[in-house]
Amino acid sequence: MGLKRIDHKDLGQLTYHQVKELIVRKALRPGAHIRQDEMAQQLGVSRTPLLKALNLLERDLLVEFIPRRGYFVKQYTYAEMREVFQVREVLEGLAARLAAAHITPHETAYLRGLFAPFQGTAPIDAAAYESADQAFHRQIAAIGANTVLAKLEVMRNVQVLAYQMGLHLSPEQTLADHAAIIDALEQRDGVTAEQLMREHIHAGTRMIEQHLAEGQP
Amino acid sequence: MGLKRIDHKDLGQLTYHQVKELIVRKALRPGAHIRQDEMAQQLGVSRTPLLKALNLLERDLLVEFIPRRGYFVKQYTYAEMREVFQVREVLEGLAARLAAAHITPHETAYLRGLFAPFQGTAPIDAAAYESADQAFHRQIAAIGANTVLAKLEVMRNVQVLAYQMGLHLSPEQTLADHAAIIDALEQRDGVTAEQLMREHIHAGTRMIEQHLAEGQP
DNA sequence: TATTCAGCGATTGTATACAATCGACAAGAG
DNA sequence: CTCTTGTCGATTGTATACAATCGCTGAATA
Repeated sequence: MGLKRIDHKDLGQLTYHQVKELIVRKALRPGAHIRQDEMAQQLGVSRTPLLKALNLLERDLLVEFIPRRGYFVKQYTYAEMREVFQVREVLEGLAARLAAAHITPHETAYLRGLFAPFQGTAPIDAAAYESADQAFHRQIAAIGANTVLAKLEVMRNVQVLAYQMGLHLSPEQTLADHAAIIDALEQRDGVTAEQLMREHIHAGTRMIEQHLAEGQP
Repeated sequence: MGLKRIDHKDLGQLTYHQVKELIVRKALRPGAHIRQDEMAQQLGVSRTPLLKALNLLERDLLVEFIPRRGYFVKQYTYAEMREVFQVREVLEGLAARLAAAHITPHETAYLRGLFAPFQGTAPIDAAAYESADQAFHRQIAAIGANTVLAKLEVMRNVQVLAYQMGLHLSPEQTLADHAAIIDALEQRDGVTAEQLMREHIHAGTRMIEQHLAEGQP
C-alpha cells in the first residue's frame, strides 16, 4: 500500500536532462544548430529518444524548432527576455497567492533559512545566493500545489539564462523583497503575497527595459 | 521582399491537429488509452509522426503520458479544471494588460463586432456565442503580442473541454463583462483591463468551486 | 475459493534504413 | 563581375523492424 510507482526513466527523459544541462551550461552555443545524428552519437543513443528530448526542450523554451531545418539552441534577445519576465511575473504571483493559502510554519522556516547565510555584513557569494533565489521561487511554486502551474516550470530554466545575461538584481536589492514575501505568506495574506511577488519580478522587468532603452535588441 | 516564409507542414503537425480534433470533439473517450499502432494506421501515418503529435498534445494538457504505459486522453476532474482556471486567470489578465498598450481602433471594433449579433433581445445561439467568446480571448492574446504567452495557448484547448463540462457562464452574465473589458482596452487602461479580465475568469473559477463544494472531485 | 506466479500476446521503447529536401558550391549565362 | 541555376553532400522526415516489458489469463498451490 501507498507504494509510489517507480518512475521508469526512458532514454528520452535521460537525454532531455543531458541536453538541458549542455544548454544551460553553455556547452552548446546559443543559436547553434543541433545536428541530430552527431548529438545522438555523442550521447550514445539513437535519434528517436533525442527527438523526444528536443521536443521537451522546445516546450521549455530552450530550443527552437524550424521545420525542415532542425532544432536550434534558443538565443534570447533582451526583448524576448522581457516577454519571459512578463509571464513569470503573473505566474509567480499566482504561485505566491496559492502558497499563502496553506503554507505551514515549517515551510516558512525553510524559506527564511534559505537566506539566513546572507544576513550578516559579510560579502555575499553570488553563486550561493543565486541558488538560494532559485530554491525560494521553486519552493513557493511547490507549496502552491497547482499541477498546471508546476508544468510551466519552464520559466525556471530560462531564469538561469537570465542570470547569465546579467539580468538579476543584487542581493542587497532583493533580500528585503524576499523577507517581505515570506512575511505575507506566513500571515496567509495571499493578496499581499501576490502583489509583492509581482513587484519583485517586475523590478527585473524594469532592468531589462533599461537595457532595451539603451538600444540592445 | 516581404515574402512570408512558407511554413512547411510536416506530418507531425498535421497529425497533431487531427488528434487534437478527435479529443476536443470527444471522438476519443476521456481516459482512453491511445494505442499508437492502431491510431497511426487509422490516420495513415507511421508511429513516428504520431509520437511527435502526442508530445505536443501532452504540452497542451490534452493527453497524459505514463512511461511504459502510453498516452491517455486527459480526463479532467473539477479540481483540475480549477487549477487550469487559476492559471488562465492570470495569463489572460496579462494578455489584456499588454493588449491595452497598443490596441488599434480597428481591433476594438472587431472585438465589439464579435458580440454584436447577441445584443438584441432574441434568444442566443449557445454555440455561436461560444465561438465568439473563444475568438474574443484569442484575439486579445494576439494583440498582446507576447510570444511566450502565445505558446501557452495551451489553455485555449482546455477551455473547449470546460465548456463541455458545463463550466461556463450564460451569455447574459458575461456580455457586460466583455463590453467593460473592451472599453478599458479602448481607453488603453491596462490596469483596469487586467483587473476586469481576471474577475471575468474568476467568475468561472467560482462556479467550479461550487461544484467542488457539492462534492464532485 | 482465494492467491500467486509463469507464460504469452499486446504494446511501448529504441534503433536503423531509406526518402525527401535543404543549403552550399560551382558552372554557365548575361 | 554578378546573378542564376543545376548538382551533390549533408541533414531532417518518415517508416519499419526488433527488443523490452506490461498486464492479463489461467494453472498450480494452499
